[in-house]
Amino acid sequence: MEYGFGAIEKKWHEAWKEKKTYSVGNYPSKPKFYVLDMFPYPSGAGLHVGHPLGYIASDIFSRYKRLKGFNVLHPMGYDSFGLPAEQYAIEHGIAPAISTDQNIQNFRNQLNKIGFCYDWEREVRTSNPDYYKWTQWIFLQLFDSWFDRTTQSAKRIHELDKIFTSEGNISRACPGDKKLSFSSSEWIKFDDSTRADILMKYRLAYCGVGEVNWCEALGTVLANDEVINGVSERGGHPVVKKKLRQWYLRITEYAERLIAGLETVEFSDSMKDMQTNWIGKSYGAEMDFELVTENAVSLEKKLKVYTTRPDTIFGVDFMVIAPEHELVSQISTAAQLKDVNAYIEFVNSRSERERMAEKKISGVFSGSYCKNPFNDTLIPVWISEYVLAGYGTGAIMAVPCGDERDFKFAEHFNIPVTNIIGDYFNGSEANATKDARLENSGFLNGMLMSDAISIAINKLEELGIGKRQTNYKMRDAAFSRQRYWGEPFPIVWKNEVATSLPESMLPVELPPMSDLKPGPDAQGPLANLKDWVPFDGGNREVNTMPGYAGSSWYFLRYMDPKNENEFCSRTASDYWGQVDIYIGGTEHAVGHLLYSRMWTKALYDLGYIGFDEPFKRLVNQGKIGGDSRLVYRIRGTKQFVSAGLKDQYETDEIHVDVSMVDGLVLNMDEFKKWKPDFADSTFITEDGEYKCGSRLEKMSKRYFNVVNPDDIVEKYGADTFRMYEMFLGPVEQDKPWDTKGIEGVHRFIKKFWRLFFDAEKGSVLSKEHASDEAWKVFYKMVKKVEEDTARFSFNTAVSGFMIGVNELTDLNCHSLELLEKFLVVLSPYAPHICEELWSLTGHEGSVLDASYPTVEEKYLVETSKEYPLAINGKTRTTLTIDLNATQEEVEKMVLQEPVVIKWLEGNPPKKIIFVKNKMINVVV
RNA sequence: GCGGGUGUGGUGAAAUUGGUAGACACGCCAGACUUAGGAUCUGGUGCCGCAAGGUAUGGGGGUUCGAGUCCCUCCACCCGCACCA
Repeated sequence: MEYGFGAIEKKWHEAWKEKKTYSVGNYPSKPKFYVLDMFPYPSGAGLHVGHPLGYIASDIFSRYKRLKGFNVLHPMGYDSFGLPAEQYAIEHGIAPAISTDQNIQNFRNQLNKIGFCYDWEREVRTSNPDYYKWTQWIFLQLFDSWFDRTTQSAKRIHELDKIFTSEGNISRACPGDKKLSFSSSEWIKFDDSTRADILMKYRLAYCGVGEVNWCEALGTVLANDEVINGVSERGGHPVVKKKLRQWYLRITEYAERLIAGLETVEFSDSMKDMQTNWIGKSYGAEMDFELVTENAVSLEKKLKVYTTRPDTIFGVDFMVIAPEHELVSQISTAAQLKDVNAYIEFVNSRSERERMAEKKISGVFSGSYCKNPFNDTLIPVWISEYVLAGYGTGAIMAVPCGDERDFKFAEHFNIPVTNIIGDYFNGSEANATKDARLENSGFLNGMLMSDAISIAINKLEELGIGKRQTNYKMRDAAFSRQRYWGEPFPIVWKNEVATSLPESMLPVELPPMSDLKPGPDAQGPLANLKDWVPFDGGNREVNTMPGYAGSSWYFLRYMDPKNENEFCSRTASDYWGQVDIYIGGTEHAVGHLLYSRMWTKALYDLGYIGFDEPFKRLVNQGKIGGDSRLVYRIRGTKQFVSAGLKDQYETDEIHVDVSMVDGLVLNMDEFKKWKPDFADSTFITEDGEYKCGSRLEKMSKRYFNVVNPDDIVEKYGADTFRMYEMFLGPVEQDKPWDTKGIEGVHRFIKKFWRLFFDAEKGSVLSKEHASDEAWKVFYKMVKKVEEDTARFSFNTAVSGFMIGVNELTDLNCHSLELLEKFLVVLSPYAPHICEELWSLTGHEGSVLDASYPTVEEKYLVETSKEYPLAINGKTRTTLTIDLNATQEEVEKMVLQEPVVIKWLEGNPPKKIIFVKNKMINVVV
């Protein structure tokens, strides 16, 4: 009986489907375990061998956990809304719903060939109305909520109404408008639309005005990465900033909890750092400076700055405000006005990209001054784009001796620099130290800077001119897109007031459209639907939600995917709880992962779920790179020269499809057939072979180095493919794909098969007990494999299996008793062959329902060990010694060793170090 | 610039707590069986050396009986962020 993987795998795919082997019930008495893959966007290109890496790892882990007695949830679905489908529709006239369905079908076929244990009955698709009904519903819960800073949690908006009625917003600073302040009597007198406007400034999902990249020529809004150097990526048309009504999520209110929550989850350090940096918390002070004329006459205005270094207050040599700052027009003096206006015009002419790309020092003096409250020095106020309007107060106090940018600015405009840090400042470079003792610093003189920070803030607060302030870099990201292929908002505008639709009207289905051209005034395509937009006495919101809407909560839907009454029942989410292991790439570090964490926290605050972090542990799989093949054409000819000889000619390199190359050897006939251009190619070979050059790069169609898993599965079978992907190296690590290496894993699988069946003799299984030696080999293997699987070290587990099979083969072990246990242990890695052998050895049901063998330690007990014997730390020989041997016995044996005698050269050893179970070292 | 990570044979890699560096594979070399081999099996394979031996985990230094592993320092590459006051 030969190992015919093709038939075996097909047979089991059907059997698993038919018997619902992977169907997962919600409430058995077993402990739960939730293993989740980041669901894919179903792109038209399909899968390459890099994609399934994480899926295979999670599949192995899921199967392992199931064998260990857990009820394992391991679902898969599709993040099926998104721009590519819409773009495809515009270019090819195929509706996004249709192309998306086709792509999903293709993905599903590819995934199924690899033999994953997904419970497909729980599949979700974010573009399916049954699903996005609940995306819309959760959006409405966020719309109906505000963030109570005193309790750090989301609350219902009607509670805010109650608070305003009784005390105004005195104790509830407005996150959307810091200056907003009203009393209870004012609140009561406000008309409905004013109240609605104010509440909007508190909502967790809110509508505001934001800038988008508007491209007149394309008639559409572009994403940031579609704009390059101020022009559109496609076509190179000019792009301008345009103010548009946009929806936002108030994620900034959750900044503190998003940071704190990181302490409770197992993410990699780099992942935690990326999120922490993105949130960008900083501690400092806000302080007010009085604005004055050059003659120190008060302008009766204050300039508010934010600084993390209030200890440097005596080193302030100038102020800088952002060009967008509201004071710009008020404090520019007549003499400076012309220069200021010219500068503002210059700034406005540049896109954000240009601004960031070329960091030229630019700025203009406003003509006004600030008074240093501690020594009455006059400080000139400058305007410069190196200060950002959106961060802090949009104004800074510049301390050139301690800040590099301030120093360069001072240097550029010849502003004198005050040194407050003595020798720490060398006059040609700023020094941001906190270790210096302050000089020229009034009441702070002689203090260590790090101590002075807090003392300075206390003084500011005491004088009432400043206060302690924490800031965050993170912004509320736009939650609306001027696009078609996304979730419609369940919002109707009535008299300029956003009104939510009742739950009974959900889902707001995306109306079918054949022509996806943008609507008027930079609106999305939905604005063109004259009979859809007017609704219930108002107009529907025509924006759609962004990609991260549906992906922010999908892990909850898998728990209860068919529920028509709730997004997920509380019983289901209480049972399944957090995702125990989440596997995916790092590219979602600050997008998807932050938003899904925020949604989870909001749903928790509102009482819909019982946990406030979605993912207990996150594993980031590495990328698999492509190994490209290159041929060298002699310039101006149709002759190609083999890699080893190419230096003798002037050549151009050309990428060739890796499928035409075996190792490095090109199949010249196939190459000629590849493209008409190459039909009459000739070759300069090395010993009759044309050798290609190689290069590691991204796996991409462009380089012809894409390897399709379907082809590998076809040639070697899914079990070999799964194990080879794991064997390649640690899951977290980036690594190149090399199809050649797969042979070793394939040989292993065939060798495993031969423990059971011989091609000619048929079954070679024996009913006899396995020898102690065989059991020892087996349990040693189980121990290693289990430990490795548990710590996600799949590559070493695979090598453990190889050693096991090699050694059992050497021992000529064909004991059924032992081998059926082996099947169970191997089945997470190679489910098809194990299922087949499980059935061929007379078992009913799936090998997945067997129980994982327990290691029988009695077979592993050793009585002696082969110790490395080192002289001066260098291993010279080995010595087999009884494990109970004492130091004296060992020393005696060691001194009789010829090698030791030789090295001692007749002298006594200085020392003999014997570490039980480890090694022996003789110091001479 | 800041933060994180990685450097080990021709290649992918292993070494979980400081204890035989290179397990397990690929490739390569030699051989067996075979009409054939992209099947299977056996042996060899870090580098230098006929050997004894020497030498070797990016470079340099340190701690230790002993360092790929710990400490200091320098270098290279990869990823993320980047005027965040």
